[in-house]
Amino acid sequence: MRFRHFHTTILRSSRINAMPRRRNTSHFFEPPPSREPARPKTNRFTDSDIVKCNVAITNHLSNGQCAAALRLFNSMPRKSTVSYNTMISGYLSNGEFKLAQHLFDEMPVKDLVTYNIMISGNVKNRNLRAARRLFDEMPVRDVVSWNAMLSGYAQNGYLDEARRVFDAMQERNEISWNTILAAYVQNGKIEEVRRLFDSKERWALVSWNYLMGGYLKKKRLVEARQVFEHMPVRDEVSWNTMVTGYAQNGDMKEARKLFYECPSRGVFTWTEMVSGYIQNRQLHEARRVFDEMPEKGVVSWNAMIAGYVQSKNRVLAGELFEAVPYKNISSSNTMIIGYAQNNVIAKARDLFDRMPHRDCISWSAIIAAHVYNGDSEEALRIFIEAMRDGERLNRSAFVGALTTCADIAAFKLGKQIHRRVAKAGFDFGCYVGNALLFMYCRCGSIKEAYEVFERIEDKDVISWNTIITGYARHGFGQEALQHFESMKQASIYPDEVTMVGVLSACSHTGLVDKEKHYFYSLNKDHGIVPNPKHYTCLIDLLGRAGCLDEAQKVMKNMPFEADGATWGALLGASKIHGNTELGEKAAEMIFALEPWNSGMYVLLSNLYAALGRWEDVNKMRLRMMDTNVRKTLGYSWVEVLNKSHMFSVGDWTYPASGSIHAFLEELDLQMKDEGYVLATRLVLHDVEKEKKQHMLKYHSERLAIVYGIMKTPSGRPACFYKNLRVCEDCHTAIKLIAKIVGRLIILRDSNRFHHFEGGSCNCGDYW
DNA sequence: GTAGGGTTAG
Repeated sequence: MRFRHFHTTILRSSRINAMPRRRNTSHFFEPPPSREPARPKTNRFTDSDIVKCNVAITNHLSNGQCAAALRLFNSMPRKSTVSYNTMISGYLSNGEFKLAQHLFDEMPVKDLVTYNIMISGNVKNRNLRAARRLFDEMPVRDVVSWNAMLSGYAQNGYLDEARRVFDAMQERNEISWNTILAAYVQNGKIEEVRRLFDSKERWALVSWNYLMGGYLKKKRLVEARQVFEHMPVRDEVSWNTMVTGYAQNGDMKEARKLFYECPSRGVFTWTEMVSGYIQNRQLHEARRVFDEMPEKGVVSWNAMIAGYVQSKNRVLAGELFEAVPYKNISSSNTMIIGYAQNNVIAKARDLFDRMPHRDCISWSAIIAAHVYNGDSEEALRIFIEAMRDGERLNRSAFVGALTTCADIAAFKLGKQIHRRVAKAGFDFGCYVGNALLFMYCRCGSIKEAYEVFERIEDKDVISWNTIITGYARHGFGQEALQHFESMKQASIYPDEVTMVGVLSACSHTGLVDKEKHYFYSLNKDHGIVPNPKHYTCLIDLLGRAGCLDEAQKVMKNMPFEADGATWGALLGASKIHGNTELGEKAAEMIFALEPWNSGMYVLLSNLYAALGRWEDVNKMRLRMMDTNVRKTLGYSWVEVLNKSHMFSVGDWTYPASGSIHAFLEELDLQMKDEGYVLATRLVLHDVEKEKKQHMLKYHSERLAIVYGIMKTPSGRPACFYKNLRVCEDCHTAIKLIAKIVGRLIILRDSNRFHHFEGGSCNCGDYW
């Protein structure tokens, strides 16, 4: 109210314009709304009026109302440097970097604070070079400038550069010391923190908290406790950090003791106790503390809900969710994850759709929910829509989308997401990096996988495992083993998964002795007890090498029952060496153990086909039809089907008998049954099913989509595509289908399919 | 009552 009154005073007054009024020439600036009259010149716009305006501008900016702030700013007949500084700083905190930069460039007189604001703005934008340029060009620097630069280097991991800045500072205050301490703590250099700490007498409370936190980060509880005991004063952060430290390291007893000693238990500390019990899987205790809490914040509610969600207790989670007096985005997000984990995707979706506001976690949660439920198409559809609508997406959303691409081998889409990821600056960490790596490995692009691997700055055991397994899978045994050696040199300890990759690399390269050595020293060298997968690798190796007897002996002596994969290794070996008897035995075992395992039908029919036993191939086909296997994966079905009719498919050639029509009839049946068949080289699509049209957008270069196969009036088979623009890659795939069906007529610009347009393929650039 | 630099965890 006061402000409005003051505003009218400006409007009424006229004259004085000590500082030349800035004309609103830039396209960055919004024009003032027309209902406000042009501002007359004022005669009494005092310094105190400027301050009042500045305060009002600050208020607007802190409410995120940049336009209102700018209107007021432009209406000021006279502005001080502080007015500019306020505007710039407000723009920066609202993420309007360009506008801030523009105002900075236009500013008539820049002072020390102006530069400091811009330096910190650039630092927050991770533009260290620009920050440094400003720092170097500013005429005078104070301790704030130095601190801003210091924190820039420190927070972005340039520890050495940060230290150089710190050493060069003539004047240091508490913040300078704390910034450098924080840098060392965050990078786990606790010894350096200790050295710095010992170099000075008196320390601020915050610094003590840093030191303690540093020890806790390294799980050095005893030293952390010593720091805690020696602290001259403690605040809530100190207490809470120590309590959390115990809780996170599983010592709830000590956490609880300290918690009740704590002089003032704030909501934060209470919540930490709740999450502590949850992390240690003591849900009842957590609930007890939760019920005891004098006042509960929304975070406490969410923590408790998350606890029930984690323990898959959907009912209690749901009850609590309904009871929350004040829900926020995070409450709903937690529940979405809960529903997803309990396979009630519809509820998750319903909640998501009803949310008034969504944040990046909501998006990643709903994407993950669909991924988790195996609905890759929907997951990707949501991701792409969010992307197109300019939603802010976090790393998890990208990881979810990339994982889905890996699942369905959507290479091109994966590549596009990679570009987006790089643009968002997410591609260096191992979290997103591993997902990219996995996607490229799964899509068979080992070269790109390696490039991604090289770029990951903090490679963890998963990064190494993925690249090693990737190499092994694609027949680069030597490369896999080389990376295994580099991994050990990088002091990353191999785990069970690593060793599966290493063993299978040996099998695929035929390094019999090496693999035996690795297998029998698993425990001695790496402390790993061989699991069924390791045994399967060994059996696979022996089988490939032709030692079928030895392979069977190993299998007999395994400490566990053979599973489908183990028998599968034997079946594969039987196929290579043409041992039908053993192959059939293995296949029977697999059919008994895993009737859904469609790959085994392919292996066995391959075996029969290699021996020219076409009748048996056909039997396989019929057997597959009897079970519901063929519904699980079109790929295997088409493989067996092709063989049973003796066609050429892709790289494989079988004696052609010309039974194209029989093939087509079965294909028709299949399509009626399932709507569509997805195969590595072949995708058939039922036109009726509109919702499956999304597939159109996601197929990779290895897949082609055809909207159905029909018989033309002349009785010849034809493929047609509707609304589908086709690139070279897809065309190649379609030609492949032509090979299968014998003859292909593509009805393009016919009356019925007049939607077809030339141009780029739908599988290409999608956004 | 106007602008700039540093803590816990999520």
